[in-house]
Formats: sequence, C-alpha cells, structure tokens
Amino acid sequence: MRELGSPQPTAVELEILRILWERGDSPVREIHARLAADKGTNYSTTVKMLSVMLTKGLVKRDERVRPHVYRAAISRERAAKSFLADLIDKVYDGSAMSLVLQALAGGRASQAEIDEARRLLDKLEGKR
Amino acid sequence: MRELGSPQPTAVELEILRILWERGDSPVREIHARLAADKGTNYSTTVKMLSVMLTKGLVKRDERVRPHVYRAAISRERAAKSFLADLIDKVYDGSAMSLVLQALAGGRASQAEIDEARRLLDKLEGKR
DNA sequence: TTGCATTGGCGAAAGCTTTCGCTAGAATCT
DNA sequence: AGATTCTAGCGAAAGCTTTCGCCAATGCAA
Repeated sequence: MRELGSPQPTAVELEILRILWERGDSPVREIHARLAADKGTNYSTTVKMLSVMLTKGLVKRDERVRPHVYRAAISRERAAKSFLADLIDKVYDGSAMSLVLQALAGGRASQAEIDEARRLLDKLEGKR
Repeated sequence: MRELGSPQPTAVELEILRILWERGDSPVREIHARLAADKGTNYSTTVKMLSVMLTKGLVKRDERVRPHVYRAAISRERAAKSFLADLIDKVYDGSAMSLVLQALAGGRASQAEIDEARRLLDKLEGKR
C-alpha cells in the first residue's frame, strides 16, 4: 500500500516550481537568475533540471517562441494538496486533519488567516 | 535562504518512524516484519536503515538489552510540524496557513474533525 | 563445548537527484 | 559573411538514499 501516485517533486524541482508560480511563465534565463541568486548553481544545471521536469511532466514549455517559455504544469494549490495528502498518509495513517491542524497551530497565524480558516470550515461543512 | 534545519526524513525513514510511532519502541525484528510486509526488503536493509537513522539522530536505541530496542527520537507531532513548516516554506513563501487549509479542504473531513478544527482556531485566537 | 540460529555491522552496488563541461544551433552585431 | 553571445541539449560525474551480501558476535541448545 505504498506510493500510489507519482512521487512528490524533489527539493530543487519545487524551488523551480515556486519561481514559476511567483513569476508566471518564464524563459530559462529568468528562472536561472532566481535559482542562482539562491544557490549559485550553473546555467546548465537549470536547463537540465527543466528538461528533467519536462520529462516528468512537472512543467510544460512553449517551443514556438525563441527563448522557450516554461510554465508549471501543476497549480500551487494542487501541489500543496498533494503534499498534504502525502504527509497525512505517511506520518499519520490517512485522515488526520485535526492533527495536522494541531501541528499548524504551533506557528503564528494572523487574525486574518484565522478568519479565513473559519470561513473555509463553514464552506467545508456546507458541502457535506 | 535555503534549508535552515536538517532535511526532512526520507521516504523509508518516515516509514520506519511511523512503525515506531504506531508500535512503540521495538527491536529490529519487529520493525523489519512490518517493513518487509510492505516492501519485501531484506533484513540487512532494515538494520542498515536503522543504523543510518541512528547516525542522523532520527532514532535512539537501547543497547543494554540484547535484541537492541529502537525508539523514535522525534514525536509524530514534531515531525508533522516540521513537515508542514517545510511545505509552507517551499510551496508558499512562509505564513500561508489559509492556503494550506484550502488545500486541506479539498479532501473530505469528518464532522468531528471540523469541530475539532474550530475548537483549535478558538484556542489559537485566544492565545494571541 | 560445539554447533546452529539470531543479531548487528560494514562496504559496496544500484538507483535516484543534482551538478556541470562541452558542443552545437540561433540570434545579434560589425 | 564572420565573430560573438545567447540558448539548448547530452553525457557523465558527484552526491544522496536504498539495497544487499558477507562476516563477526552473541545467545541458545544439544
């Protein structure tokens, strides 16, 4: 009963995805600029990573324009969801929302966030 | 601004941790039985994994008794918390409780869980 | 005590991820 | 066109994680 879907994006992959989520679709150069600022890695590395991610289906690219443009193939929300599912499946054995929340509660949360969370719970409740 | 603490436990490490969390302190044989049932790996593999995890400080062991007894060095709650922190830091850029909740909301949650979540939010709010 | 089964450890192989050097094709400039 | 710079790709090295085979130590039983 292990690893149902594909494994989660790795560390660097996630870093690249985040750049795409934040900047929107981008050519390698832009992605690299961000990545290098953070880690000092080579341009080739960025290109290779993107190619690997392309193979894995984590990103898509538009080859019609000349500096090819990459875009994330999954939304931030979907990624977060999948990560959480994995977390819950691995750390607890399925359905442990309250425990995750507990863990979440450790960190600070703004009033606005708490309010939004409440609204979300309401909506959740309505749906069932 | 990357990887502040130690990296998260890997897949197999987590699987072993979960066994320890569920069964409580256990000798290798027991851990292996569970792991092998799930993955069919060799006894040596389990021993090695535990030794690696010992080095990393993920588990502790009591060597005074003969079949040595292993125990998780971190609690389930702490692990979950750390995972979430990582998630939030990697997928979003810090403090994004509501977005994580959003992701969480996708899955089904029992009424009990929702109630508990509300209680938790109340407590959270009280604390600030 | 001698032999057998269990336990623990080590090193190395196998498999990923991440990194880069080198090369070739495009675009730009002179 | 020829030189220079930018872009993309490939293969292989470097670094982890995961796996196991083989050996040593320990404990148990004959």
